[in-house]
Amino acid sequence: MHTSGTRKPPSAEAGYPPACLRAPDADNKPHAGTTPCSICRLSPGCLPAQLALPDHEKLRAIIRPLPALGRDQTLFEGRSPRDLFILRSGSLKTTVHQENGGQQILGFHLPGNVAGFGTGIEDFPGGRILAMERSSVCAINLDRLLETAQRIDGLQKQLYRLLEDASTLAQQHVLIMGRHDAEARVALFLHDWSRRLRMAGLNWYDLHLPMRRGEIAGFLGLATETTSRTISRLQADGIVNVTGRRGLRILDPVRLATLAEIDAQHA
Amino acid sequence: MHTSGTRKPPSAEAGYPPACLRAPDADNKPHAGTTPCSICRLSPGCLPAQLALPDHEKLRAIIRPLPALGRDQTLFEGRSPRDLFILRSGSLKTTVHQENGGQQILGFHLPGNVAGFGTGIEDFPGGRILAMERSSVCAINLDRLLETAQRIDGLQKQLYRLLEDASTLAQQHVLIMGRHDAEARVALFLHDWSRRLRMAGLNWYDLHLPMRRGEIAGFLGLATETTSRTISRLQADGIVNVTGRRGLRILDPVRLATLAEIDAQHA
DNA sequence: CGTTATGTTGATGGCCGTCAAGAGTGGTGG
DNA sequence: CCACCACTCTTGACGGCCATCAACATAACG
Repeated sequence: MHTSGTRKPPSAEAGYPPACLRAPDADNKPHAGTTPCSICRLSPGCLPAQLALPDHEKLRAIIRPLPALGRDQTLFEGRSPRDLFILRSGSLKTTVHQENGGQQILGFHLPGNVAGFGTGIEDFPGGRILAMERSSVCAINLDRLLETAQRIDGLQKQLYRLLEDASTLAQQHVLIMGRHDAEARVALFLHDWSRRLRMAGLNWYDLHLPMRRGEIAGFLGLATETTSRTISRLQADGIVNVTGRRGLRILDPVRLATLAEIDAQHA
Repeated sequence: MHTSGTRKPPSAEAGYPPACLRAPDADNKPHAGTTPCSICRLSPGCLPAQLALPDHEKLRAIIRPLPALGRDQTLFEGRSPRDLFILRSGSLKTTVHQENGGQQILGFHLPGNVAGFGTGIEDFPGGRILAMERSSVCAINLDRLLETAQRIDGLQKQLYRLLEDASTLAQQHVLIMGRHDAEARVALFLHDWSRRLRMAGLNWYDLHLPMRRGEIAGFLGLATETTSRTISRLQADGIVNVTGRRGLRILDPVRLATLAEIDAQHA
């Protein structure tokens, strides 16, 4: 299923790696309790990055791979979990309930991302983390992780990097919502999602959108219909191509970035 | 990333690098005119919380109190600072430049807050942290802080708490911007600002708003005029009382919370 | 006291939220 | 394999809210 065979990406940037890095196929092999970090494909970008093998063992002692989650299954509910969750495959969303019925989306998570950090929000008790598709997650007890990080030098820095990434994600979210018109928000969201997929080693121009339209809308602070309409217009303009309900192909990344009002002058 | 080479005109743009480079000199002298952690008013909520006195000394070795900043003076410019900034007094704002001229506000900081964490945003090079009023800041070199936190147990946890707070702040921001109508956004902003002032030990009903209306608007994703109009309406309804240009008194916290669409059923 | 930046208020048009209905998709069971 | 159904997505119409432009008022500063 080499989807890159039919069409070449219209990229002007040669630095992008081809789609040789595919999604971790943890779907087929439930690794519950078996797969150690040392053979995890995410390892280079995850906590054990650049750790010696004996240190791998110490990590393994505190990392709990959880059973696979199905769509809309809750990973965590409440505030300030005692665990940090690292997504291994699939995708998650973090939400809070609103008084008016709806739910505000606080963020989407891709493999390699940390969830459960910075969710101690006041006045909003109904926080949740749940899977948007079949996903596998590692849970790490926070206290023990902090202790362990004190004994392993590389782990300390790597942990900091992951936490900073999580914080950056929220700030990116603010930037996206700061766009005033719906077109700029949707364009920036797609642009950012593409970038994050690329970071995770996934296909960056043939986007997999695990969330529903309504969830995108909630993320962007728009109505579902507006989101749908905007995507339709992007398609009519030849900028993207909707491929099924969960797929979207970026045809013109340059115009997409222009609509997203991105400063394009930096590599 | 030694960006300190850029020389700025001496107008009002005295940037962070020149100010920081004089810190080694201050290391020889016992923090001329500045307060060490052991007698800092913020200490209980800051890094040295619950630390023994000898550990205070270790901390003191890596904390650099910076010269006071004036209004609109830049504390840091660029991406991913090598320092973590802890605000001691005054207030800061974190912004990024937009292509279309305006600037998106990423966050406001109050005494005890950490700035400079999670600002490694892609595609937006023009990040800045600057003072909204006369402020004093402690800078801590990140690498040395992480090293030190490995040797002091309480520091590790306290550092984590501060970083999580910073991340929570961004998520609160998302929640505020997620409100659809302007009135709910302004109300939630005021409610949240009041809460944060209270956390910082400041007056929670006689609000000090160090930022301009336009900065509030940028924070909320609204136009300046809409923000002003909305505040005026809140005043006309007897919910708040504008006291001068930088002051606002909350007259009816309950109705304010109602407008903010906050779940009021939890103590 | 004059000047400038900031804040407020008014008028108007366009965008988007809302309600509504239809089209499409995916999953299930026969 | 096919039919069916529930859910999601899309498209249309309309009204209200807010961004924009503009003018004025007021605070801040020397």
